[in-house]
Amino acid sequence: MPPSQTRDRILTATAELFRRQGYSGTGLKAVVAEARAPFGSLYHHFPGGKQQLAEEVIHASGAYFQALVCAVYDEQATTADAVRAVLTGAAEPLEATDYEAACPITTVALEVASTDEVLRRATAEVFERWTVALTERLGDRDRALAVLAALEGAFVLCRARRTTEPMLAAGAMAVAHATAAPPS
Amino acid sequence: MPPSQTRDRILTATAELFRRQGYSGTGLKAVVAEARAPFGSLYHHFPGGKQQLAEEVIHASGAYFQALVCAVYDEQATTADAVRAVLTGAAEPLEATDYEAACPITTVALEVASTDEVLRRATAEVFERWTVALTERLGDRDRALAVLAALEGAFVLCRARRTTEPMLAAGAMAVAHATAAPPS
DNA sequence: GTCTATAGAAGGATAGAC
DNA sequence: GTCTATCCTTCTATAGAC
Repeated sequence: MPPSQTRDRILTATAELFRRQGYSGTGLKAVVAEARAPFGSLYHHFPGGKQQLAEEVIHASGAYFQALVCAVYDEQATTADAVRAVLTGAAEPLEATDYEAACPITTVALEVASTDEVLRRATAEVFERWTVALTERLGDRDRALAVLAALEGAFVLCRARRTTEPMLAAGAMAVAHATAAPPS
Repeated sequence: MPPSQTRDRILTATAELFRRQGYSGTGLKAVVAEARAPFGSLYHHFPGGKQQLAEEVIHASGAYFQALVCAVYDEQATTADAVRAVLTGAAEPLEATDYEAACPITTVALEVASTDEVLRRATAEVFERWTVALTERLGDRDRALAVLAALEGAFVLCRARRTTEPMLAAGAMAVAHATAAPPS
């Protein structure tokens, strides 16, 4: 079937709203308003309702940000420069967009972790794929998890505090950890 | 005024529900049901409604977890043991409680960061106090921010993935970073 | 397939009896 | 101060006209 423009607009609008308001805070009426789509189209394209819509947004956003981060990473020559580019490089767009330019998955992940098993699995799969991609580059799964945790946690602190300070501090730590001598 | 038992039960119940369902996902009817309080009591004790209730929960939970973490930290002899005890020590209760034993602030912080300035400030103040307490102990603000980011981010990954693996990996990184040679 | 209208439940908040 | 009843809005979801 041909890709529906309406369908894509709904997905994009949902990702945008999830990012700012989270899953529970985003109503389907707000979604269709933002997407400039009639309400019926939502259930035509997503018969599974809000859950199906969220599941697709999680996977699509996960793939999008993975590609973005990998592109930034892979254009650097050294591991230190690459990790620094990803973490420190995230600070600038964050500040420029009033601290909204975070990926929508973290907020949703926390909201659904104990309340919706289908969506919890979707967020877990995205995090796993990110971890695998980072592990390939850093050569060690534990380091990949630690760097990813630093990145996610820094996003939380930056958004709440409205400073890039935590991201820069986390970036320094991540660079040091990613380039330290391999674990015995 | 004497501390009201009803008021305290409402605060406790709200913190519990925020932790599992977040701010938007928690209705006031669910709060009074969980607290076994009549609906009117909520607006008697919290005339500011849901926002005031959330603000008090954020500050109370922030103080509670700060005291908890400081107690765990301060009973260790070395910085390495202390940071390890805080991070790695968080893994056990997490697993034992089906990954619900996280503090309720992170989820709420992300939900309100772009939607409610009053609550955003409340979460920012809590994070700042944690940062100050950690800075006193680690002797460096940037390290404190980095360790805190690692802790918060690991909570996200653990809750979504239902493993303690990210917390253990983040703990190792945090210990190494907290005990490394001081920055030039 | 597009779009409107609405059902039925749950949301936050208030009034007022006791 | 305690508790019930209710208001109005918003939520997800569906029915059905076109």
